[in-house]
Order: sequence, then structure tokens, then C-alpha cells
Amino acid sequence: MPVANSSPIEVYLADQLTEAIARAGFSLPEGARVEIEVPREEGHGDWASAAALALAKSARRPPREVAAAIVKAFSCDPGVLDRVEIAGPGFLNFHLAAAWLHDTLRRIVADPDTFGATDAGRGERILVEYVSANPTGPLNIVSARAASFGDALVRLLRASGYAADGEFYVNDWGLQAELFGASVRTRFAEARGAAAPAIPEEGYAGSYVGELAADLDPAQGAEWLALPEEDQRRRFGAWGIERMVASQRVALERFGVTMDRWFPEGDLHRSGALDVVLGRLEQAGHVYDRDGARWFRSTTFGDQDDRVLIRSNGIPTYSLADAAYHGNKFERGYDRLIDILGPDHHGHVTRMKALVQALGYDPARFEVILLQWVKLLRGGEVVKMSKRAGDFVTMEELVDEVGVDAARFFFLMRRGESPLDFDLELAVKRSEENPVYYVQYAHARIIHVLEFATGQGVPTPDPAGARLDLLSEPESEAVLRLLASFPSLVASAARAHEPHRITTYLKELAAKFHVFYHHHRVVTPDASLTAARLLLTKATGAVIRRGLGLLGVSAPEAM
RNA sequence: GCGCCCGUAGCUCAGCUGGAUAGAGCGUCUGCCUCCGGAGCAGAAGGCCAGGGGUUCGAAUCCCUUCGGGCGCACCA
Repeated sequence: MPVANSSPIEVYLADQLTEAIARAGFSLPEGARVEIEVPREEGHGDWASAAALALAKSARRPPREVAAAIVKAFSCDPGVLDRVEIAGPGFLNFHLAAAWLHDTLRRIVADPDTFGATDAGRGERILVEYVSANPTGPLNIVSARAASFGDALVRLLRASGYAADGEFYVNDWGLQAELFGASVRTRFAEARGAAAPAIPEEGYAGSYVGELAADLDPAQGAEWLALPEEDQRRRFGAWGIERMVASQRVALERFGVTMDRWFPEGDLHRSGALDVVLGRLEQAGHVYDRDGARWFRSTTFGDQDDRVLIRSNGIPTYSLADAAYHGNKFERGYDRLIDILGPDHHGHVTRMKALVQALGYDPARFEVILLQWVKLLRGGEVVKMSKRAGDFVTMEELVDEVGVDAARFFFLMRRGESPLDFDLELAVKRSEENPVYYVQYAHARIIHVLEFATGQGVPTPDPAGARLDLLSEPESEAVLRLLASFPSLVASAARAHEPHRITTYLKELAAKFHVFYHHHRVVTPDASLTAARLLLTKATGAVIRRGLGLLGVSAPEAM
């Protein structure tokens, strides 16, 4: 059976193993899948499975005996697998054939831009909602982290065969929008010496509001100032929000992030989607009246308290709009929804899951990833940020200071759930302390070596005829194995929704390549050896480029 | 008070959803440029995976509990 290029190798091995288990007369527990993984220890094979240990109990036989029976029943393409060994208490260690590694290397060189892509996601439609910052101010550093994470996740999912889209939910409706409108209005009036109410207590006092107001056509603004208070807020608010959204879009584009869709909350209100969703909740018996308000019985679904959907003043809450929004996402045909939220949205998760469930959707189809805060440092000193006073580091300022590459790479070095220390000084440092440069340097070095070879008159190596068996030193083989594991890594990072695994991998690959490079000359008097090493070098460059591409980080040819 | 996240080397963190002898970078100490890019490499030291109980063939990983951090608990978003 040939191995599909579009499927990670471990899927193939797991399938073969599953068949062998059945043939040997064992049965897996209901719904269980054979687990296959990369062993921590080198020397324990390229892949390993503990299936025999897991089966030993129900089979009432010693693990090693079970393992032996499975191995006996195991059959596999010898071009893929060299051998299967039983080790320790009953682990199955799979050793890949050198021929398979060599084929993989040829595949990378032949098609460098698609290596790592698989169909593991089987076309499942996923909507990733991220950033979704209020359109009442510039994007800040937490948004920058969310942008890096969400965009990398979308790229990862796509590379793994999911049909993923990225979306920004624009909160252009409700109290915040109104307060923003009032703030813009006041700044505009102040600049023109006109009388106006002070900025509300909870309004927006940042200096950017004044700068924004200065952009408004004076005649237009004056006309609006003549309107009643409520209309003033609405007009100035709508105008200001449109401008803020546009500038957020520009900032994100500059950061390398393009949303597939910007979804305005106002659309839901205008289309009557809230009423529809409320009706569905009522019909399902999850709504009741109390104290003049309409409540959602979210305690049914494990929430701590019931939540208000319609306030006693008749205005719907954000929760109801959010329910309508998520219903809308499902109606658009997405199989799964992922919300990437900031840590301040913690309290919403249970409520949102409850609403999704109450609307009749499988809660397993809705996942929330909570990113933690970013602590901004400059040379070890904490940089204070206070959104209230409008005194915070914006995404644009961050990019100005450290650049897109360093910013994105740093944000993706940690798991999303971990708080992140971001040291501005370290991010721009061009030294070994800075992992961005470590990886990018490896790429630049590779390009340089390839150019050097060409300059020496070395012919472009032919993958088909190359003696790849010459790549037998430990340092070469380590690089080769790591390259071959890239598609599996991408698939697992996508499945786990953990882009940081790519970052970790790239640091490791760069390190292994530096070691190889240090121990062996690429360009040697031996033409066959040179060709083999050039291919390995070329493939490494390609995979680094691919990996950085998944993170939205550039791979410079020279530094 | 209730709920969620976190606690791994001096520091910052990985550890692939329970596997074999817990890893990397930085920092510290010692070495390596006549040689394809030294923004690199080699080596040393550094650990009761916060503490305690449990689950099982097997736990940093799952459950309970204590301690210590972070964040949420609106008819704001």
C-alpha cells in the first residue's frame, strides 16, 4: 500500500498497526484509537506505540507477549518501515526505512512550498474569531498577541486540510459605541470652542480621540452639533467607529494579518437576528421574566448565575447579541467555531457555552481559547499600560520598535494560556539571546552556502540520482529525521490549536542544522557527497521558510 | 466567598492530550575562527516537576487536598 503524500506518516503507521491488532485477535476498547508518538529517547525508534501495554489487561496476557503477537501480524511497505522492535515492558518501536527518509528529502526539494501540508483536517470548516477589539481605540499589545496567534492558527489549519476562515467581530453597537460617540463629539466641540458636555465618566479620554476628531470635516461636525444629544452621540460615534475600524484594518494588514471578514454587531441588531434567537431560546424553555427583565436560565448548563438577555429598560444585552452572532456562524455552515479571547473575557466562556448549547448546538463544536496577558518589559523593567488614560503601547508602536518578525515570533513562543513576558530590548537585540535571529540566521546561512556552491561551479544537485545514503553521520541524520517529521508536527499543532509548537520546532531545526554545518563541510572535493549535503541544506532552508511562513514571519536571505 | 488558568534548572519556558533515563535557551564556568556567515559550535555545573494523598502495568501530565501566584464573578463590552 503506497503512502499518500497528503497524509502524515504516523497516520499510515497507526492504520497498519490497527489492522495488525485486529489480525492478531485483539480488540481495542470502544471508540479507542491506536496512539502512536515520537519517543522522547533517541534509540527508541522514530515512532513508538504503547498499544500492547494498553491491551495486555483485557487480553489477560503479558504485555510483551501481546506485543510479539502484534508484530507477527504486522505488515508494512518495506520502503517505509525498516523494522518494528519490542522494547522495555512492551513498547513497539518503529524504525523508518532510510529509503523513506530519502524519498521525503527528494519530495521537499521537488515541491518546497507545499511540504508539510496534509489533508488531516478533511475539509472541515472552522471559523476562527480573533482580535475583535472594541472599535473605540487603536489596537494594543494584547490585540497584537491575539492577531499573531489567530492568524498563525488559521494558517496552520489551512495547511492541515481544514477550511478555516478568520473573522473580526466589530462591537459597533451599544453603550461603548455611544460613549465613544460622546467622547469624539466633546473633543470636536472643544477644539472649536463650542460648548459641550464633558467626556462621560466611563468615556474615552485618550489623546487619540482628539486627533481623530481633528480629522472630521468642520462643516459636517458643526451640523451634527446642532442635533439633539442622542443623535449627536450616534453620528459622531458612527463616524469615529468607521475611522477606527479602518485604521485597525491598516494596522493588522501591516502586521501581516488579513481577516476574511469583518462582522459588525450592528448587522445582527438591524436584521432582527436577536429576536429570532430570543424566540428560539424561549421555545426551548430557557427564558423567564423577573424584575422586569428577561432572563436566560444558564444555570441549567452549569453557569453560576442566570443571565439577563433583555434589560428592564428593553435594551438587549451583549450576551443576546453574542448568542445571535454564534448562531449566525453556525448557520453559515461552519462545523466548528473557535473564539480567541483576551483574559478579561474569562467570565463569558461558561455563559457562551451555555447559550450555544441552549440553541441546540453541540457544545463540542464551540471552543474558546483564552490568551493570557502580555507583560511588556524594557530591559527587565515593566512598562506600565493603562487604557483608561489612553496611555498604552499600541500595536503600531510595537511594530515600529521591534518589527513584524520579532513581534510575531515572540508572541508565538509561548502557549496561549501562559502569560507572556515581552522584552522590547531583547526583541531587537541581534544576538544569540534572541531566538528570532537564531532561526533567521540559519536560513540566511543556508542561502549563502547554496550561493557559495554555485559560485564554486558546483552543479545543481539532481535529487533523483543523488547518493543520499551518504548522509549517514549522526549530525546529518538528525537533520533529516527532523525534516521528515515536519508534516506530522504541523498536523498535530493544528489539531491541538498550538502554533507555539512550530516555533519550538524551528528553534530545534535551526540548532540541529548549525550542528551539522559545524561538523561537516557542505562543499567538498567529493562530488557525490557535496550533492547529498547540498540537498539536505536546501531542504532545511525550505522547511525553515515553510515553518516561518506558518507563523507569518519572513525568512531573510541575508541579514 | 465561588469559578477558571498557572506553579518544571538561578531566570524565561518546552515537554506532542498517561509512556521508557524530565529537555532547550539565557545566565555562570571552560574551550573552538588561516577553514562554505563566530548572529555559530563543543563541554561543565545546575531538578523531591510547589507540598501531601489517590487512580494503574506506568503520572510533570488525570482526580482530591494544602500552600503560593494570575484572572474573572453586571440589567458594561
